[in-house]
Amino acid sequence: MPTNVAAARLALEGVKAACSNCNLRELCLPIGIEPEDLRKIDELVSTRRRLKRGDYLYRAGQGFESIYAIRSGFFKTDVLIEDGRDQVTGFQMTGELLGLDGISSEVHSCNAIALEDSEVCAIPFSQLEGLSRQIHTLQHHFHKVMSREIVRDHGVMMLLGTMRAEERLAAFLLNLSQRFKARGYSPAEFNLRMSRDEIGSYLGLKLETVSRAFSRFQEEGLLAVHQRRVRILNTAGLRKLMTHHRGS
Amino acid sequence: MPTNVAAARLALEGVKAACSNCNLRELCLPIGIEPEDLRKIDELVSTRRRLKRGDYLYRAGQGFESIYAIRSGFFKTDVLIEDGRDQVTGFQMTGELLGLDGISSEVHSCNAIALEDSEVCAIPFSQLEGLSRQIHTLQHHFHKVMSREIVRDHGVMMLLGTMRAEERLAAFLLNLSQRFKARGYSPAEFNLRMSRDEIGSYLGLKLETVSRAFSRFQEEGLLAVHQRRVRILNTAGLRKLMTHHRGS
DNA sequence: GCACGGGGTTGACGTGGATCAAACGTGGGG
DNA sequence: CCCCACGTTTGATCCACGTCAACCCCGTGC
Repeated sequence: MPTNVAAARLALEGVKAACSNCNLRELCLPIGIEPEDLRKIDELVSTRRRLKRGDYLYRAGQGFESIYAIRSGFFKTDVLIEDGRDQVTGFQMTGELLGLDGISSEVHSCNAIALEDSEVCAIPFSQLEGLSRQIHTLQHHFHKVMSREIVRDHGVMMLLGTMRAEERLAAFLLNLSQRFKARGYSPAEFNLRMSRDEIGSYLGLKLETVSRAFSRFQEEGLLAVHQRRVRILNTAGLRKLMTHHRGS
Repeated sequence: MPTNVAAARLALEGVKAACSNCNLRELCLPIGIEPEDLRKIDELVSTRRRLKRGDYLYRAGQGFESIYAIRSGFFKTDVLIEDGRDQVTGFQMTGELLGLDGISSEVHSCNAIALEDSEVCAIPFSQLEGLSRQIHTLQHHFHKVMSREIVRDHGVMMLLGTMRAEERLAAFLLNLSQRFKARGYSPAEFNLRMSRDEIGSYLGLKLETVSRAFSRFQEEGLLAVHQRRVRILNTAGLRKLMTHHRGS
């Protein structure tokens, strides 16, 4: 892209986000919205925010007033308890929403941290509620998004409660793969934005165990790993690992 | 209660649920609702359903059209995967909502099973969406309830991902205790509606491990257990167990 | 070039909880 | 009343993963 065009776009950012010509529309907005309604939504999503790798989008304990749609980049959310233990509760990528945890008590209950340079659209929540009273499809879409988060969490609970280490990692990689695919990237080759330690925290494992599982998958020809670069060689094999392993 | 009165009430049930004089109002509805709005809500929650112990309220795969408010009784929700493994994702008691998982895909993603004879109010979801477009406080309350479910799930993920067996059981018992207390029952003495096996499934443990943890708590004077009857003797001790145990 | 540091890998060993197995209430039915 | 079935307790053993520690790889700065 020529630099003058990039500069022109940069000047606009922070002023106008323009859902109407955002290429993520299908991911974070309902399809089939009337042009007129889309204009209203444009007004709703008025501010963007850029974050560098390592920046906090919000912290546990901070007051809640907006949810965020990820325009580009990669995030993790984590919760921590007094004694220092923490748990990564999710990884979020382009087109996904962050901040839903804050609605219940007007205060964020987890930290959201950028794992690479990222850009988000801030959506003031009270305005979202207002608009979703007018636009049925927006309301319903939002309810679906919240519900999907609940279902996703149940999947993670299943993973943490019943799966063994290699199954967990396989499930994790297949999930990532499928999400990359949905965004038009290769489902077979991608690089991880998170460390072994962060994967371990998410999966309820220690980083050494994660590392060993990676090595084992590589030995068995299921995938090729080099640092954070992953190339899936045998999707079916990974999938079989997930279900076929134990009787109990 | 005289039997003729009971019979009269029975006749009404299934026809009219009447939130306006339901003693759970503060739990499942926002406070401070206008009388006029309350009347509309009464119309919304028009059908009740009685379930016996062991009955399914809904099953994974069934079409979704209502959420349910528990009027009395006790439920569990669980998900299961092909190979036979399953995981209890939650226990729900009076005043709590069931069915939020179904919104995302119009199909229930888990089973909801009564652990004792129970009674629920069915709330047709499309009507709830319609009414929450009219009543701001109802809309906001509903969003809070969904968000609270997400936060709760994150807590369970934390539990499954980082806690050891005794911490998990302590956290579980303290959570139950606090919920009984919120409903006006004794926080110190109650009986469990679920088996050791179901507790284990929820906590990611085997029933033997749950049983041993109970025995250990009893040895240490933290509680008295007899079958499903639990009496908490040392709340502070249980709470300390939860955080103070490990460094990692 | 070399030293440094942080993430990642690998090995040896320890342990918490799973597994297997047996015995023990307790409550319901004949 | 006894018997049976099922949930629970308890013990003995096993094993997957955690822990501890050494080493490696690769990028960065001097």
